[in-house]
Amino acid sequence: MAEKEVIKTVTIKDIAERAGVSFSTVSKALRNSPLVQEKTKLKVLRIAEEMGYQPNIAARRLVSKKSWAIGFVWPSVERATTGALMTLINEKLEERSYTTLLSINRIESAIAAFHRFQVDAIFIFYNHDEKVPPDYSYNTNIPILVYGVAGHVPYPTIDVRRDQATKLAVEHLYELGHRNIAYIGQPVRYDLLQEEKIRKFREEGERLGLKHIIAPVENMETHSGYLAAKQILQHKDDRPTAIVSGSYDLTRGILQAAQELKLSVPEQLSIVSYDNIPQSANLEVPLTTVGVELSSIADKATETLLHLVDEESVPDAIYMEPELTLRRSTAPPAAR
Amino acid sequence: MAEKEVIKTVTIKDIAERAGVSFSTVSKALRNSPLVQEKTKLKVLRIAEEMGYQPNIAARRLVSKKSWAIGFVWPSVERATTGALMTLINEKLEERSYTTLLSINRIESAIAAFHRFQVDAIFIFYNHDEKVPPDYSYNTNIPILVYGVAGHVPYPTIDVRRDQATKLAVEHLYELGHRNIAYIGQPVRYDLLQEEKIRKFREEGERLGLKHIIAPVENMETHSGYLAAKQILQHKDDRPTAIVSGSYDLTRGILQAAQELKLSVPEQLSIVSYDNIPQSANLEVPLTTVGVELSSIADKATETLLHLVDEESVPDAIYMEPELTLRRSTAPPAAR
DNA sequence: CTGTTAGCGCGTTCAA
DNA sequence: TTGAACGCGCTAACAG
Repeated sequence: MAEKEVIKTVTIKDIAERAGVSFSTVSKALRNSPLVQEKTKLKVLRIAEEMGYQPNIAARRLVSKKSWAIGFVWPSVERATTGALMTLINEKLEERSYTTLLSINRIESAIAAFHRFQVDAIFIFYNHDEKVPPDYSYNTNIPILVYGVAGHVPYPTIDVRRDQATKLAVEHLYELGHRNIAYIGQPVRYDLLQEEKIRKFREEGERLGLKHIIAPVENMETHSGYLAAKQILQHKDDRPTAIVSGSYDLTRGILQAAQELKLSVPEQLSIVSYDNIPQSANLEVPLTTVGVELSSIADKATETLLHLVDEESVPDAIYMEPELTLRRSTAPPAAR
Repeated sequence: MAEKEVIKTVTIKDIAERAGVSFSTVSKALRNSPLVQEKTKLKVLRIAEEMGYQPNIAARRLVSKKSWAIGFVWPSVERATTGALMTLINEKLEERSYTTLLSINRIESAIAAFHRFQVDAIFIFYNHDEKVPPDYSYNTNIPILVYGVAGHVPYPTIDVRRDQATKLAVEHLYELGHRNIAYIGQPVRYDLLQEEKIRKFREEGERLGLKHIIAPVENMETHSGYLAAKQILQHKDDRPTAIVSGSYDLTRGILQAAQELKLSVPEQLSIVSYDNIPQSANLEVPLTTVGVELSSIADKATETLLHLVDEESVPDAIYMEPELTLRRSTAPPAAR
């Protein structure tokens, strides 16, 4: 009989028997209820420890109606910024002893899965490739929080004042003395997030009487930023002295282009990048950015999610105010 | 009646009431038991659909000791290939009525979370950035299947004969007449998967007496492939006539570089790409690839996972044999 | 074929 | 302060 001993999962009943109390007393002791004597509590805890007790989450969830899990719908896995944000929120939720579950499926089916797991709340990184009727509501009663697209979905949202960010960027460059600037971003109609930034760029450019051109990109990948920058910066004569970049990923491409064209940043080319993510500070040329610090977004998102879990009311739309972070990628334009 | 109502979570009891049957009949019907009349089954299914029913996994797990859920540890979220593979496996498991859960956490903590959710099995996309002692074993009794790194972990693995793939690629190019070829990939020591491919490239190059150079990349992103290709292809004189690319992502970058240098593929440059994913066929120039068709890997992985769930024994290491898929990105070298 | 009954492990009444 | 009883939503026996 060299048979491996089958380790039976230990339940509160086993502990109760061993401790000589009823299992409901054990339950209370483990949850640190004030309704048990300190002495018994300690005894129970010690025995539970000894026996290697692990609570059965399924059972706990079944009766308490709480899973201590939060689901994330994250279809656009490729963007550096959402990845970093996701990671931060995940950490913060872990501190509050929540588990994070992820789905890369279409929103609909992701929600169905989370529904089966009875998660306590759902956070959606809105996917702009997925065309959903603006007022579409999903078939679940689990509270939902959406990132971006404030005002376009029937759920609470958390969002950044993107137009304000663009304004900060342009003003900063204007004050440095730049009069010929470019915007590299994605002017695709259905991507509301990008469009807002560009609209403001145009407005500000006109208000301040600047030469302002917009370089479209096909998508938000690094290489697209590279191509757009390459094109803009090629003509030596009338080259913009500064670029506002629509995202961190694009900026990496722009830097690549600058390097290849032997344009030094910031001496010959200033860059203000959207998205204030930690990586921004670690590039060879630390980036001057406009945006909301990612960790404050994460804080706000976490807090709001927990409010939703507790069925407290939250605002329909939470707007975060962006700020300008000066680093080393901007300077006055070189004298001609 | 296209309207779906969502007030509270709907349970089998709700369905039972609405359908005028007992809740155990509903349970059977939903699980497609032969013990219910076809007619009632259909009726129940229809009503469940209408009411937006989702089974409560916690309850199911509590009684049946099975959660019908499988956890995926997927720390390297950014690669196109793993993403596509993930999606395929997910679909196949859904067909078998399993739900998949995803975690992007570090392997350790992902496993802890899955443990608490009592998933039936865990699939790990091994993360090569995460240094783990080769024989490290995780603290769980849930069965684990690992993708890649066969022979390096104390769990069953599923893997591709990567060296064989490289060999196929080189031989194919040799037969077409190429005598000067390059490899673009990631020769980073700790990434066993990449190293294997490169070692074989060197071997084969020598065996066949070819001029063979290796262009290192910093990471597996598209842009890195672009940079490496750009560098290799710049010198007009001694330019390689063919490139073996270490991954689909890199290949996209290589194609961008070729386009920019006005090198037509395959007339002036042949490319064999690792990773046979569906997208390979859809590029402007459909790619000749070496590798195992993703859907067979997915099939094998799914099947093996289900074996593990059923406590059937599985081999320590499953190797998949790669094959050459001829498309349009390779041709004989242009006459000089 | 269908309904009834009995738990799964746990938290929460309500009595004692 | 403790314990007995109930039920969460579901599956699996067992009766009808």
